[in-house]
Amino acid sequence: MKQPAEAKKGKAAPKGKRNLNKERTKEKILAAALELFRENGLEGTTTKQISRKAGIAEGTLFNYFKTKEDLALFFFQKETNDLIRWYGQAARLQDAPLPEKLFAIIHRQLEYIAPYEEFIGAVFFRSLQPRSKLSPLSLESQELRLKYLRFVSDILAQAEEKKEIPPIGELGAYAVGLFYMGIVTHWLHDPSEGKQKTLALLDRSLRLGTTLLKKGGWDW
Amino acid sequence: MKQPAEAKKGKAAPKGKRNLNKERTKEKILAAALELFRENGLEGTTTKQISRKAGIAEGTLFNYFKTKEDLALFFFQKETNDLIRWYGQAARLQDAPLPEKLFAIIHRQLEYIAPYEEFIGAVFFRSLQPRSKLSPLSLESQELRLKYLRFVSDILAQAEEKKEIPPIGELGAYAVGLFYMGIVTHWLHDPSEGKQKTLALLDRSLRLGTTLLKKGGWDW
DNA sequence: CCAAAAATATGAGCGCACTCATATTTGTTT
DNA sequence: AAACAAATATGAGTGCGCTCATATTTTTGG
Repeated sequence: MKQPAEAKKGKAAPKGKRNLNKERTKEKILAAALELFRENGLEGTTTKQISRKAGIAEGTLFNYFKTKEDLALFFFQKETNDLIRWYGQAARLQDAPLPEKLFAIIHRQLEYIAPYEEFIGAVFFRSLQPRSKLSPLSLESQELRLKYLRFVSDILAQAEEKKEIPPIGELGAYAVGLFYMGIVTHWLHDPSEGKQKTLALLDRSLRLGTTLLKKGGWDW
Repeated sequence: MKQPAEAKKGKAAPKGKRNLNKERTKEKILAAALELFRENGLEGTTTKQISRKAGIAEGTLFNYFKTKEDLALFFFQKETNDLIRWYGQAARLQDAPLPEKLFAIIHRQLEYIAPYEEFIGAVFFRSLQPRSKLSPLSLESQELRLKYLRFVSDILAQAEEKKEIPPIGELGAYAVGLFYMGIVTHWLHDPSEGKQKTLALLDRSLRLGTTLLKKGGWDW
């Protein structure tokens, strides 16, 4: 299983190969974990199960993810990246009014997490919460939060430019983030068919919020 | 250490005594736990330490609190009860304008949790998050949330009556709850002397929110 | 091609939260 | 006070997440 050194002084090739293998192992672990999380939730899944399903030793798992929680956090990093990429490609959204834009974004987030409802219930808040500086997760989760906030900030800034809303600065993105947390909470409890009630609430609150901001005027 | 049956057919007395002991043990555990939480945070405190400090066997602890997290949740139940009692007695607040009222309430909450900053950072979000129906904690945490929401609802209803704000219904309390979470997050990260920045943000946001609601008018 | 070195994989072992069969204490009835 | 029942306390045991000394594989340099 050794790989012959094809390139005498090659650096790119071996490195590329190694990184690829490493990436593939990480993907395998992540895939195994998410499938188990979806079936049995976070607490119902053991690291032994995950490593078994991924075909590695239990200890190896912790070479790739510092903790089981860290593994869970990865789900949200993936989700955020996918969301941003998706938005960048959704051309029709770029000119939509702000409430519609935010509705589409949050709606997509809900669809994305839908298959993992139980898992989400267990870790969503934990993944977003601030952590003590000592926690090994603080860096990753903070970066994730910042990335999301920047994404929302840009959208709000665009709306400000178009005079859809008065300038609200950084607080705006922060508020949207909080709002999203509230929506997810409602969504988790929503027993209605297809989570209709949450979608209705989402639509209504976004329109209301925008209206209030507009009526509030530009003179605070 | 037996207690003589003073009342022949008495029910109240023995029951009272028993409950008292039980209560006292529970208090002892809670006191020990909070002291250790304050010193070492949640993760840094073991159930062995807690039971040792409380003078009981380790297994006994779990007769009183289903999980270590449940023990942490108790802190917030106590905090909420204390807050409501305090507000009931703070006569001068009853006639204050809404933003001042909310400022005083949230400010008191922050003061209350201040000595436990690290502990709070670890469990605040977890304790308030919705839980799957399977979780043994779902009932307690839901009750706590409802109690807090009712408390805030009453205050908002009063402000509506006084025409300080337009009628916003149940969403209002929900929004305040979310807002509080945001403030605590900011507070946890706030390095400023005496957390001044958070207090300034608190004041500003409350005034802003009230203003927006007023300007938004009564006609949605 | 062959060491030496660096990267990665391994699983026995550790401390933890939590369980449970049993022992002890407390309460009730006669 | 004795006999029984109910409540409470106990700590050895269990399975978990995670660590770490060691083994294996891969990469590098001559």
